[in-house]
Amino acid sequence: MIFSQMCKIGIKASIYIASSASETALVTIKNVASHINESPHTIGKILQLLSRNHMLNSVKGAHGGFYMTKRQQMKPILDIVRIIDGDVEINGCVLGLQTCSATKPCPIHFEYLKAKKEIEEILNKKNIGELAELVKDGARNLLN
Amino acid sequence: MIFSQMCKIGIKASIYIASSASETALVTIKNVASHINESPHTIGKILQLLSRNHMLNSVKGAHGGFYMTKRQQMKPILDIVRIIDGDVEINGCVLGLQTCSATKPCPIHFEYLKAKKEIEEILNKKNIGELAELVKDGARNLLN
DNA sequence: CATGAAACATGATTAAAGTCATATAAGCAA
DNA sequence: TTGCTTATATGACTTTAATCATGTTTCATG
Repeated sequence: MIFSQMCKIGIKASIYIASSASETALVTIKNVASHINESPHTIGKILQLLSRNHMLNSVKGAHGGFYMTKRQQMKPILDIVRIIDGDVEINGCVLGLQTCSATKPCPIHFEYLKAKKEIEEILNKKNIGELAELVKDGARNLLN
Repeated sequence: MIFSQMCKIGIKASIYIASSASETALVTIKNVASHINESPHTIGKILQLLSRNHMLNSVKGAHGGFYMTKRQQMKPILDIVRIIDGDVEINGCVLGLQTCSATKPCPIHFEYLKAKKEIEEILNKKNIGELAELVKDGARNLLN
């Protein structure tokens, strides 16, 4: 519901990186993989995408890896969703109508709009660093 | 977002049937197809599924077709979603964790729970007949 | 400067969702 | 009863998303 598989992995990976890495202590793909229990290949592809979109930083070569700056950690979850699932997924009509709008609404246009705003607000309010802190404290869990 | 393609078509088809058919004036698959602009094949398969789950009724043979009783029209949209997309889709963890729960929550468990309740309430409050009325009045639109 | 560890890039494979096609069964009407 | 219309059932096909595999580039280290 809501997020694609890739997006779920992207969110989990980002939170883990925010919780465990810094500019002076990078984490590798393998490290991420073992901590969120997903395939390294898939994680690699997603982190690449997030890196290209400046959601996080990568360092190549020996002792390379990933990290997020404080500034990046202050970005909301919604940014990850936008990068991986795209804006259409978020702003499109819930019934898939091309022409759905306030003036030509689908049957659940207004009802859904309300719910969507709620979701967006939540995804926009919670930033990655915050959630990472909760994981560090053991108050939240990333592993199955 | 939220609904699968099949589910979107199921919702649109149900609303159309509720708006245009009755026990004495059935509508055919072709009729539904032209009014919601989707493939008859796909619609057939979905209506079959909804019929098996008593969401609506089918009549075979010449002059056959589909209709919904008043009682069926009073069912909420959420029932259609449950039948087509399944309960897991609705109640599963938003990050896909098997063990996610209040005592072992994922990073956005509580935030998402709030949003999900909002959505469920909306999908549960609006029944199909109501929405069909709006379509009949021209206040809502099913076609692209 | 050579080696190994790591991300990067591209493409292949697999799996799942969605769509389409064909054949069957049911029932109305002439 | 016969033929036509319509839903039903099953399976094939297509498309898209997800996962996996291979090779390349980068760079710290000895």
